[in-house]
Amino acid sequence: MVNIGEASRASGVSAKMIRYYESIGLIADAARTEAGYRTYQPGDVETLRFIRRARDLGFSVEEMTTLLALWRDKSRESAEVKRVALGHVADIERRIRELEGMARTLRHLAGHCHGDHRPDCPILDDLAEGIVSPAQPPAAKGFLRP
Amino acid sequence: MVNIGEASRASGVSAKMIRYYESIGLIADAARTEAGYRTYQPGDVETLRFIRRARDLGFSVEEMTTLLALWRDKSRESAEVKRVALGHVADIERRIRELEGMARTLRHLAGHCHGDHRPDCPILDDLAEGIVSPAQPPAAKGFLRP
DNA sequence: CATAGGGCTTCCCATGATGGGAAGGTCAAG
DNA sequence: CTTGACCTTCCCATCATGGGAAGCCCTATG
Repeated sequence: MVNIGEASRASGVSAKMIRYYESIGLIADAARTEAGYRTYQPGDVETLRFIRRARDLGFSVEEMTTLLALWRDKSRESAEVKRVALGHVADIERRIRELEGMARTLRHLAGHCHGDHRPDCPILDDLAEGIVSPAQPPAAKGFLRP
Repeated sequence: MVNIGEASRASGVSAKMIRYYESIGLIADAARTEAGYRTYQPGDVETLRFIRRARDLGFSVEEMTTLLALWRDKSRESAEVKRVALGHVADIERRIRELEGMARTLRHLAGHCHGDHRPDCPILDDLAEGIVSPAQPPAAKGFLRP
């Protein structure tokens, strides 16, 4: 039976976000005191901690909705949970590959830039002309400009 | 002397974004015909292509502002360009590490999930209790919940 | 010349997840 | 009874991007 501030401290989810999650229906509307204050039971705080951990693992609100439903469904199939988790992993890996392509290209360009007082700079040359040397990873450009 | 649609096609930047970049001052206000249509010179299109490439490398609008200024400044020091580029690389690498921590944890959890018709699931168990096994990469959790 | 269609204009709204802050009600301790 | 901490709702901002409406403009075709 705690207020939103206490629930926030106990779960690591900000009060702002708790209200937001309620407003979009990720969590049920909290019970209220006569004065209109939201109150949370231990089980609610547990749910918030679940959300906090899922969020830290990069799950979207939509995915968290699915995970919460599975968590509550005692007759779930673990295969479904695994599917959601691995789908998210695939998503993360795709983003990592994107970022790695960018970093690779930039490191390559920076490696050819004197980095001194002179103005000549292959980094700007590439941005301007797109004549970036193919270098080892031709995948970088292909990935970014398909 | 082309319209915004032609400039968009030639640069790979959508007309919407060209107008947006103008509105926030990333690019100068385009010249207009008597009827109010924006017109673009070859040099303007070149600038848009520069922006397109910078964007594809993950630079923010703020960073693009800096890069465009350096590009135009013929007395720039390449060291500054390199500094901006490497700063961005560091940023990308930080994001990659974050994502890798998430992926590692999730792959670990999923590896221990039967993924069949039974409801038992270490993935949900971890989200609920945070008892995730430390596994090889204890960095994953420490990274996410500092 | 009139009309159709495609292109252009501005303006408003939405995204996702989060925070900031204002105006005002509530509660507990002094 | 006052003070300060806490709560409420509501609005706005972020960042880069797209959707769409209402209305003007231009050109090709009948």
